[in-house]
Amino acid sequence: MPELPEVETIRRGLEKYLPGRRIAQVEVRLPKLLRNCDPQTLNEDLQGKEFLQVRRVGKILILDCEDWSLLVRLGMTGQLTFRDLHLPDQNSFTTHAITGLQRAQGQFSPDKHTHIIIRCQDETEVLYRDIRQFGKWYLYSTQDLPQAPELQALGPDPFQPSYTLAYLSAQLAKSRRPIKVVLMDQGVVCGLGNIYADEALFIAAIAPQRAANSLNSEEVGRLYQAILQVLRQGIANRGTTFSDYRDADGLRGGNAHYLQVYGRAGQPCYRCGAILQKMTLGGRTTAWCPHCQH
DNA sequence: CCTTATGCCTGAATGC
DNA sequence: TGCATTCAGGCATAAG
Repeated sequence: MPELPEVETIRRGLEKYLPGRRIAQVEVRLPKLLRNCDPQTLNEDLQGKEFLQVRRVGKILILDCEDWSLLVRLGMTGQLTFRDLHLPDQNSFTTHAITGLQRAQGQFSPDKHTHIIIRCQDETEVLYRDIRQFGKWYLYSTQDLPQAPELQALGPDPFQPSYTLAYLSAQLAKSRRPIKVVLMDQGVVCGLGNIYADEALFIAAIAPQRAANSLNSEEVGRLYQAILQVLRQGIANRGTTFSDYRDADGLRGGNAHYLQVYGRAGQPCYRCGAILQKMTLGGRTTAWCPHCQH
């Protein structure tokens, strides 16, 4: 489940490779992933265009090209990897053991889950692989991009100046919803998903079911900082891989080892030893420590 | 305003 | 290397 740290790690990887490369062809094998255009239009509009830069807002990736931008939501299992066809194909052996090992080490080859291929003119390509097909792609002209509904709907990204303590405090004061649910609302703050919301609440020592407007200013202050802390740590560790997440080079992230509560219900709290509990909030499994979080 | 349910999907894990 | 069920969840949408 790529959240902000995972998407940022992919962004940094693609930023190494894409700027300056020119698109030769875009092959879309699963047209339903394109939410505002069809495969033919996409290919015609992007053919011959150069990649300019790769940006990120919350969990959304933006591939800026000449005249156009591709807006990509990775959903649950989306993977964007870069591949240089001049290098030996590390997946040329196809036994399961070898495939699994080499996937863990690097490049993908297209398989039945590879739904979009952006081929560049210099024999390199970007592969989009998405097992559960929850991802969504949008094409916008450079002019229309800032008004894209997918961007307009987002609250501040925690690494943008508009994410301030005053803003978060005001947003939380407006809602009686559980704080965990509010943190995952992309219209309040964008980039947090199930993993980092649980982690931030643990760091801030706040119980996830608390009404957002019940937090006092001290708690909001802790939460404001905890959000930045868990996201920075996630980025520093190149994202959290449980199963599907990979970076632009096909590599796993290293942050799973550092998680305090996510996925640990039933196990002892690292801080106090109490058994971590599980509950459902906003339809999502939530893990928390009833002794440390109040 | 709010919450809950549903659909979209596949693969891993579980139960028999 | 069986077969059916459950679970995982980001997000849009509908219903209560």
